[in-house]
Amino acid sequence: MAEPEGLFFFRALDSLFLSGSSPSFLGLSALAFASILGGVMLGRLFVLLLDPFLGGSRSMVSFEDVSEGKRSEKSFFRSFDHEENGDEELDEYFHQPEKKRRLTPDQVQFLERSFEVENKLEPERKIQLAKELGLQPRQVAIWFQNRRARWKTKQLEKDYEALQSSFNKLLLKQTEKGSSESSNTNQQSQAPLNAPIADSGSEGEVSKISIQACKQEDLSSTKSDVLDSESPCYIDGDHSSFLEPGDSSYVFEPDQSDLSQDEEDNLSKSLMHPPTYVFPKIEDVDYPNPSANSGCFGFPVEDQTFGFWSY
DNA sequence: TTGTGTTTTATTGCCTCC
DNA sequence: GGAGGCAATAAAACACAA
Repeated sequence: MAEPEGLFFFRALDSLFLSGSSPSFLGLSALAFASILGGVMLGRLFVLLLDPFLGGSRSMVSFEDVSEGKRSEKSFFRSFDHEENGDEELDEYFHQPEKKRRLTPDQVQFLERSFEVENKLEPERKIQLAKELGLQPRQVAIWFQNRRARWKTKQLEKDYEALQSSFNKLLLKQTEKGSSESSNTNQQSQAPLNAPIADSGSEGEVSKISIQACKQEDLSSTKSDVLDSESPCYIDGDHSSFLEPGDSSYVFEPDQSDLSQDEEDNLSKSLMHPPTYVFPKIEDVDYPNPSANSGCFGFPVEDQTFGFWSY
């Protein structure tokens, strides 16, 4: 498929400035083009402005191997491949805003594994992961940040559910106790207690529990980055203080005998014993399908590293 | 096909730590 | 002051029902 001249020119520019050419060549090319464009700064600015439209540089994710046709067909690059009209193409080149590109399932899987090992990212590890995956270090950092946020949300949900079920069981126990002690107790005083037990989704009770849960969240999140009961983040986690009996923040003591095995596991795991992880080297991580023709764990890498784009 | 809700990627602004 | 973390948020990509 023939490219319009303008497009070819900008692609050439793109590859000159942003490909993994040898540093000297890159430097010379950059210098040459910058002078053509009226100076080094102008040249760089030019590339920066173009970059989003060129699309190939900022995000290093290549979707060549992504099998989901839906995704691929929506890709900005695919549209280049299939578009016939050159003018439209050029127009698209200039007016198409940069699209977000999702990581490939393989990349995500690798990142997930890495996250399981250690959910915080040291600079060297970030660089290494980025290299392995063919991503910008910043993309890796962002992924970890978002992943931590997701993890925290999930953990909060889990904690809340555990808390709620424990609370409901406690209420049930109290109710049964109360009714057996005095059969002629005031029915009205019992009614509000019975309601939430029958329906744990009852608004009033949920809000009460929410307040408690929020209090805990406040207490636990004031100091810590991530409320992290299972996360590998806290290798020497000092989070045993979270909701320990005797602690002033301890809202109520769950009747362990009342809890199911799962709940017991959950509580004991999340509240008392953060697991210890040993961080393996990346090369030790058993990653599936390492491709022979790629130096990046089988990830197709568009060489976009260390271009002019200052992420 | 389209409308809508959810998920993912990325940005911004603030805070803390060194 | 710079680097890195987090919360809040935007927006694109995706899933799915009608």
